[in-house]
Amino acid sequence: MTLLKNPVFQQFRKNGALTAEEEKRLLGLEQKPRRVDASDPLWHENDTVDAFCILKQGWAYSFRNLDSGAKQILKLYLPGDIIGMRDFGFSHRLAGVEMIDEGVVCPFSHQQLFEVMDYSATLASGIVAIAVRQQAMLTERLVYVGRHTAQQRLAHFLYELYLRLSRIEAVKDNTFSLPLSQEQVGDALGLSSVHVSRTFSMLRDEGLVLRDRQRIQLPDPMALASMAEFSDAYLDESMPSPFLDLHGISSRALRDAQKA
Amino acid sequence: MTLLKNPVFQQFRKNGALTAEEEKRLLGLEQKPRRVDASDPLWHENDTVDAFCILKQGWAYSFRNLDSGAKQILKLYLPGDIIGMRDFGFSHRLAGVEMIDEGVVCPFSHQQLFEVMDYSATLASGIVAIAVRQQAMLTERLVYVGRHTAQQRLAHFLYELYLRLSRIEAVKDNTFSLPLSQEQVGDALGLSSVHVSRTFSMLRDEGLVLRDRQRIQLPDPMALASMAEFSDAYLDESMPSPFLDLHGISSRALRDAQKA
DNA sequence: CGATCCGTTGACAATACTCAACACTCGTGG
DNA sequence: CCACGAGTGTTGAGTATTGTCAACGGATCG
Repeated sequence: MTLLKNPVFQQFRKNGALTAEEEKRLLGLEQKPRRVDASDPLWHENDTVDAFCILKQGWAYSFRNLDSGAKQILKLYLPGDIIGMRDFGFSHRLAGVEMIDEGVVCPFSHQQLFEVMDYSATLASGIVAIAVRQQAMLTERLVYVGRHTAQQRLAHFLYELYLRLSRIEAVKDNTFSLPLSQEQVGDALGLSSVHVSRTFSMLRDEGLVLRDRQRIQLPDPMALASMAEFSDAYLDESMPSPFLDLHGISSRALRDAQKA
Repeated sequence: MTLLKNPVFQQFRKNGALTAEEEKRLLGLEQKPRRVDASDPLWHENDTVDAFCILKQGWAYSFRNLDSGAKQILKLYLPGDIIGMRDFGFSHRLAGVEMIDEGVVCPFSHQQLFEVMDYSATLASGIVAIAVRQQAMLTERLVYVGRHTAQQRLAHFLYELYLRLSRIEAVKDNTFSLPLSQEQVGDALGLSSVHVSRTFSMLRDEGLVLRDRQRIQLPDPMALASMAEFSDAYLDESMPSPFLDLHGISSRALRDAQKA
């Protein structure tokens, strides 16, 4: 899995919006693959921001620990995601990031990111679009954590994962792998692990979610989406047309050139 | 109130990172002021994304309406904020935006935004930084809506506003104006309006929050922050040093010029 | 085999919601 | 100037949802 396979850049490529050189530059961010074990931290809250990562294999999540001992999981990162863009523009990490299962990450520096974004407005807007979409998922979670029942929260969470995993071909027969413990699911949804267990049982009794260890099967995804009041607008990976042809607007380039 | 007074750009200016021309470009986004009444929508969910706004006067908020009739308020916009950056990179609005009280906004187009961001990497990073900070506040709300009691949620909400308003000189004698109804406060915090009322009473009885109509006074802001487990890292408006001297990195400009 | 982690289930407690009644403010129109 | 109504906030009573604590069973792994 590579950044080029990220649904956003897939869409760029489908529209012929990426040059060969741009694709090469993107791949240049993935030159230092590093193996990481389950539970390995990529960084801690309050660390200095110096690097970002592309997640090649495995799952990761960002989180905040609270004084009370509770934990809130913020984002789930899947293969092809960029990790750490949330901290772009801050001096220190606002959240820690840990691997869930084992995997591979490719760290790259602030400097490298600037260079890629500066090289091409298309790449810059693609990277920003990926970051914006990650934030949109988090925003959506605020909506359902704030306003939905435990059943709807869990249903929404699972259906969102189902869609994200479908897009990277990680769903077969409506079945996918969920490497999170029920306590971790609770930390993402603002529920206790006990209540997550009960809620899974309810969804099973309603025939909406079958689960065997880490295998999750959704016999009727549409029914699940409907009970969660799921609206998929926020997962739309299509970019508005002005973004798909940015080569024209380089007034900065021209101006700087005239100055030089 | 103007975009130049936004804490992020204030910090740029303090560091001499903005040229006269850059300041002029920023002000160019504020050329079409429009008066808006209380409750006026700026746009609705699912509208086509065509414009953004700078909020000159008054308060606004973005929100999502749920099928159940409930509403979740996402962001609160104060004077000097940019509205709509959340939808940057999407074709359609993910949330509606409405004015809270009457005010003045300056709409500007996608095209204008591209031009400003393309003119200068400094301006681009400043605008991105403002958007990232807005998102950080929303993320923080997920943390406390997911994991805190009603008292802590309200305390956190009020203390965050207290800090934001302090920075735009809208707090006097620990007192500020809160033009939101208790139902709206509840819609932001995932609480019913009845419970917001009770929670205000509790905070009053503990001497942490005095309220008279829309006037809010915090007799002991530190005590309030402490009970809310408030950590102000996410409100830090300082930019990491690489952002404060971006004039050096314009390889894209040079390359494009050579090509031309 | 023993230890640990994870999930399940039961009993009970706490937090927050709903419904309802009422008070207060403010603007509008008689 | 008063009456009315809409909107907002307060308080009480009862309910619902979710959390906490605890005990137990099954899986995994050394």
